[in-house]
Amino acid sequence: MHLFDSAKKIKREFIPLVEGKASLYVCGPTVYDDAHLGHAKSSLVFDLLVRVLKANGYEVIYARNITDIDDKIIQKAITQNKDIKEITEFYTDSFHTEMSALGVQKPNLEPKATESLEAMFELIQKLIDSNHAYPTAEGDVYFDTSSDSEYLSLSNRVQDEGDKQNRVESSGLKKNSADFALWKSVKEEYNDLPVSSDKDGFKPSSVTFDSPFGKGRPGWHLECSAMIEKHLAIPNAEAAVDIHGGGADLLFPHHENEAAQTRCATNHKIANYWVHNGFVNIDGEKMSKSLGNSFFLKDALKEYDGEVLRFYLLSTHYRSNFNFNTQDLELAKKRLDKIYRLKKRLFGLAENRDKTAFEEKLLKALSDDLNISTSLALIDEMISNANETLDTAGKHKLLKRETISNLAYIEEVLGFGVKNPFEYFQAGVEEETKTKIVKLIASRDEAKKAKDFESSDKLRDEILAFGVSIMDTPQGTFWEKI
RNA sequence: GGUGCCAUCGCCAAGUGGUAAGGCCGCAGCCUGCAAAGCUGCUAUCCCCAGUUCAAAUCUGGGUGGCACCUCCA
Repeated sequence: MHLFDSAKKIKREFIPLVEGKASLYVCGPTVYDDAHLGHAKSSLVFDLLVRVLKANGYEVIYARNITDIDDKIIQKAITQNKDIKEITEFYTDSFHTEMSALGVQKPNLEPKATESLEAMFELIQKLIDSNHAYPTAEGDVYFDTSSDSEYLSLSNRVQDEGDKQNRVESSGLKKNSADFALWKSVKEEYNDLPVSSDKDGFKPSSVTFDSPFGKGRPGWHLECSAMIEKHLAIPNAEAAVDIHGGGADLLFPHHENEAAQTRCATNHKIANYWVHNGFVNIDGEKMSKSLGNSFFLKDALKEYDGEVLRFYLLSTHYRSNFNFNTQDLELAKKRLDKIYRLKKRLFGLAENRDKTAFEEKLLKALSDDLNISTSLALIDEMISNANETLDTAGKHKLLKRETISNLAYIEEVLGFGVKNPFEYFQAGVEEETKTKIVKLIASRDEAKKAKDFESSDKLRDEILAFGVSIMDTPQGTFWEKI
């Protein structure tokens, strides 16, 4: 398969470090707030990548971290007068619930920053020993960017001209303005925090950690490098993991700094392939709290089926920026409906697990840097062909079995069509209403048999008043929520 | 200011040198008691200008218009 490597800026063949295996590390959420559509997009993209790697026969090791040490978490704890753990556990749980609603499969590993401190200490020490990092008088430890000749090679940036001047301004704390903290001493931390009126309940001890470098907490960039070394790194390989992923905004500085840390502390680079997903905008504008247009996943899930959101967010190429709006989401739903209608036509029949020509074509498209558009076009074509044959030769057994197999493959590789088709179309309708609808349909069928079309049409109007549509088929009358 | 990305039918969106996929909407038809669903057919020369080439949406140069990142961010 081929992937676009954002470090080399070309699409290239995926060749794993270990034959038959693929390791993937993705930057997960910082658990200080509800997940928004951007988190959903990123998680979905890498969920798809994992599924496609597996479909290509790779044994996949997939890690997605939880950042549970961060300034924003501390701020939230202060403003809400809660313990750090209460905050991080709450948002970790809601993240998991929401990901599950989107059909995102669980990673093999979900390391937390708080559980990886030893690995971070080790990494910092190695960087100090090799003169790539230095402690300051204030107790912080910084990475010396000038000691890494390859610094900025990932994000392809040029060093600022003003850098030398900044050295003077920084009054000896940092050697270079680009240097970033590996360890922040506890003193600096509280200077960074806003003054809060209800600070009394805050427990400072819960956010500082003892380390060989003093009391404090690790820098954000360090967390990922350390967790990768601890959980995924393959001894004596040229890179710690095959693929490192995350949102496009993480390329700089986060991934640049991660790459520098690992490169300087170990004898390997951090990853062979860098995969970055595009941004989610809302109605053409960047989603941000200052613009007041953040779209939280939990709110979207109240209005829309998780699988519809999955289909919509995955329906354009993962590297493109995604412009979220509800009109397009409705269009995506219509496309997903087609999968479910075909599924409904074949409901209850056994599948045939021989690989079909369709499956091969679909996998080929997805293996080309996750070309979702071509994949969806193939799916639509398959659906049309199947419907046409079912219309004309309804008893074609082989075709039915092949189609069911195709649908099962779509479910496995793309996660589309995973629900019971009847439940999918009737989601959100109360049992009482369902019973009424079924009774009215039965009455209408009788009227139709008696060719009393006046009554049957009247009954149909009553049914449609529930906000549903009905369709007569050889298997009987079905209804769907509109 | 620096770095990079993008511009394809009314809307969404593939295609990176060989003569424009797919979905939605629309129109016509088949099916249907009528609908719905499904099926069939129809609908673009690719922002502008110049160049390279036998051949360009695809490459080069210029222009116009969007957007992102530049140490909070998926």
